[in-house]
Order: sequence, then structure tokens, then C-alpha cells
Amino acid sequence: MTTTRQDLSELLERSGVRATPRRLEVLEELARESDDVTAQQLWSRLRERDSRAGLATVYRTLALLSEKGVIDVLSHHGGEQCYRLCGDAHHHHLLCEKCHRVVEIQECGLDDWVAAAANEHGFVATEHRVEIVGLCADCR
Amino acid sequence: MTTTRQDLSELLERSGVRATPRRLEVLEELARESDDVTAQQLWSRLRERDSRAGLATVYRTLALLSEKGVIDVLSHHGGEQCYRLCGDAHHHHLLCEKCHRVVEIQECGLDDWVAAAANEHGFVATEHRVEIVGLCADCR
DNA sequence: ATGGTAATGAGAACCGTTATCGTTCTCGGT
DNA sequence: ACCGAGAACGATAACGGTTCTCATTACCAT
Repeated sequence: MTTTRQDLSELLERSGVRATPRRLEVLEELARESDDVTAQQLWSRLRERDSRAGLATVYRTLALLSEKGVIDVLSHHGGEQCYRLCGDAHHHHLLCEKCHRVVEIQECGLDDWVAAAANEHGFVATEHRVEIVGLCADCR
Repeated sequence: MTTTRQDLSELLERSGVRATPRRLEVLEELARESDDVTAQQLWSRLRERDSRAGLATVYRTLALLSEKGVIDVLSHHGGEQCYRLCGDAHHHHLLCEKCHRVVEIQECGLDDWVAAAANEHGFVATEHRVEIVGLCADCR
């Protein structure tokens, strides 16, 4: 888990995003969250930490980071986007329908299945998303 | 493809939804669309056909139909929901990133993989969604 | 230091969706 | 056929999340 401010700063630069104080605050808060958060949640938590970051900046930063592939966007709450700092590699998500915990599934292993399913309908797959919803160990 | 008004009416009743003229109009328009549509698109197309259906009714009907499992909701356009009349059985979607065509993948065959991936993290899977994005035969 | 560009904050604007409310329709019982 | 209760409907206001605007501030190369 990258947590030091230095690590996060390097992560930004490496992704082609200038590491400004505000962006570091946002990323730091994302690193602190184990699950996904909405832009508004993130903003109010920053406020609680005496950050003067504006809501617009939070939205701008989240849009920028997701565009650069630094964070993931989940839209499982119809109408509201959730953001999460994940590993770099291709992965999928496991969601607990009760406590809303989010866990990454690292080993995809679905490429062949995806390619075959796409091919069957004349498609060439460029990406795929899988979301498994269920109950986590604590909730069942 | 169920297209006659009679078929659609029976589909509604079978799903526990009273078949009113407005609902039939909405469902009929959905049956006419090969791809997914937003509520607003659906509404304006109904208007073009001299339907006096209100926007609220379109939203109400779409919410009701998706709740009853008659139609699918896709939220791949972040912030805007798309609706589609699909087959009854469990299936996934193949999306063309260029022309936005949507094709159903009937044979899932992923249950074992899903169960295993969930189990590996202590989860019990209750449902899963797969979306493959790529280029269709016409667009590549 | 200085000028140009990028980033930021506050608040307005936007847009998709939902709620409100008065009217209309549907349907079973008569 | 008629009637009454409850469901459905249409118009429009309200809502909430997101994006835009614009004036101000921070950053960087010169």
C-alpha cells in the first residue's frame, strides 16, 4: 500500500500529473480509504482535516486521475460515481452488497473467454469489466 | 423478437405489471430500438410518434420495468442510465465503442470462475456483471 | 523579479432524475 | 351501463450530483 506523501507524489509524476498540494491531499485521502468513496464524501473528509480544497477541485482532480489511470471509477450506485485508488494492473472488483466493502480480484484469467465471446459476435474486444456482487466473510 | 402489441401486453401481465396504453407505448418503443436508449431519448421518440406521454411517466415506467426484470439498465455512460429490452435469461453485454451497438452474450458459463474468485476472498457471490467493450464487425 | 501558464475556490449553471399534485383512467362491484 | 376507489398520468417544480465560469493565486522558466 503506497501511503507516504513521497510515494504518492512520485505516483502522480509518473502518471504525467503535476503533483500539486491539492492533488496530493486528494490522493492521500483516497489512499486512506479502504473502500470506494464519492466525490462529495471525499470533499467533506478533506474539510474535516482543515483542507480548504474546493469541491470543484476535487471533481477536477478525480477526473484527471481516472483519465490518467491512477484511480478506478465505479458506477454501481446508479447516478453517483465512486472512486478508488487501486493497483496498476488489470483487475476486477468484488463488492459486498451489505457493507459495501470493495476487494480487488488480481488474477483475471478471463482473456481467452472474453476474446472467444467477442469473436463469436464478430467483435474484437479491447477491454472488459467484471463486477461480482455478493456477501463478504463478515456479512454472511 | 417479441414485437406485436399483444406479445408485449402479455409480457407485462406475466411480469406483474398492469398493461396500460402508456406502458405499452414505452415497451413498444423499446422493442423497436436495437440498442440501448436513455429515458430522454425514448421520450422524444415517443413525442415524434404523437404520443402525449409525459417524461415522468417514461421514467416511472422504466423504473418499474427494470424492477420487475423486464428490461436491463446499463450505466456505461457515467451519470446517465440506458435501458434495453433483453431476453429473460441471465446474460452479459458486448458494446461497440464506436457505434455503440449492444449485443447480448447468451452463454455465460462463468459461474464456476465467479464462485471461485469470490470464494478466494471469503465472499459468496450472488450476482455478477460482465461488460465487454470492443469494436463490432462493421466498425473495425 | 517578471510574465505566462496552470491550478484553484466560490458559486452559478446544468442536466438527469424524482417528487408533488391535481386530473384522468381503469376496473371490479352493483 | 354506472359508480367509486385506487392506480396511472402529465405538467412542472424540486433535487442532487457534476460541470462551468471567472476572478484570484501559485508555479515555473526566463
